[in-house]
Amino acid sequence: MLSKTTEYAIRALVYISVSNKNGKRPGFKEISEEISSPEQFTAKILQTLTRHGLVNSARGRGGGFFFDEQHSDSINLYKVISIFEGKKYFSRCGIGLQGCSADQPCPFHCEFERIRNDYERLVREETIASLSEKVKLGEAILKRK
Amino acid sequence: MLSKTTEYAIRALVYISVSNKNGKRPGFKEISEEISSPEQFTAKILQTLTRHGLVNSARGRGGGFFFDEQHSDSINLYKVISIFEGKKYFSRCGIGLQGCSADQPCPFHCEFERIRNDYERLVREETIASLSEKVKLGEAILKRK
DNA sequence: TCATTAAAAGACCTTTTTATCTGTTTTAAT
DNA sequence: ATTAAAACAGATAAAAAGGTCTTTTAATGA
Repeated sequence: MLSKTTEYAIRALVYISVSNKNGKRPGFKEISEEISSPEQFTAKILQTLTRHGLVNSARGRGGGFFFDEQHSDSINLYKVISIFEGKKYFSRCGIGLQGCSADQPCPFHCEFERIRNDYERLVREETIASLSEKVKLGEAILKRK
Repeated sequence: MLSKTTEYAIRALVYISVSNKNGKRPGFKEISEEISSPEQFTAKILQTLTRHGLVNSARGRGGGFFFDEQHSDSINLYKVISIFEGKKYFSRCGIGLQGCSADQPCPFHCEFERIRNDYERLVREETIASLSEKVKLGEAILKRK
């Protein structure tokens, strides 16, 4: 399971992407409003994302967050998750055994690895752009009304 | 991902099952030693498990933890996880949208649900007994040497 | 130029999770 | 009865996660 930080990050990026497609650059207040996340905490998460170059920001009037030239289709969820959870997230043991491996497996190793790999494959496929497309088409939402 | 509490709980139960098969009733000190978990914290987790009836304990000299008559094959990981993470663990949205459902899905809903259901199926199949069997056969370990 | 706007940065606070410590009660063997 | 082993309970401490607030910096338009 993901931390709230990562979840907010994904929803925020998707919202930015949708908003950009409508020709706008949302600020953190609008973003947090539209994805139901705490304002200041969201701002902090966005800072981290810009520092890592996943999204751009512009200061001053008319500023806000944005992707340059549909860069959002090259950002998959794997990238976002890695930033906040660390790469080890995708190699962790299912019952917390340190150094669990094919060599010295915990009794849950094989079975869990299959699921974890499925998950990794999925988050590598899904991009901010692919998710935002669904929202734009009205097939999905980012906030419960 | 599971909390450490849940991970320790699973490893502890598996160890108790293995130990029981060898005709013994381990105490919390032995258990925490054999699964590399903090002693007192493990004791507390074991208390919770006995309170929920997943395992039995005997006080006094010669006491310790045990399953009655191979009851351990009726305890699946789903039960253990539910106790510590709550049932909602298996219906949670992949990106934290409150009330995410087929009706009002987040853009990640479908894809994530598949993985989550696979995981649920797996933890319902796997039991303390099935895991401990592997350890007993030497196919798996609970502690890194 | 200057007031306004908005993000960046960092200090700070709160809650939850993880872990430890201390002590009490129960029980069984001797 | 005594003693030792072990469960059980509660308080506390440390660390991590989650969240807020204030100050600084930069861009913009009037």
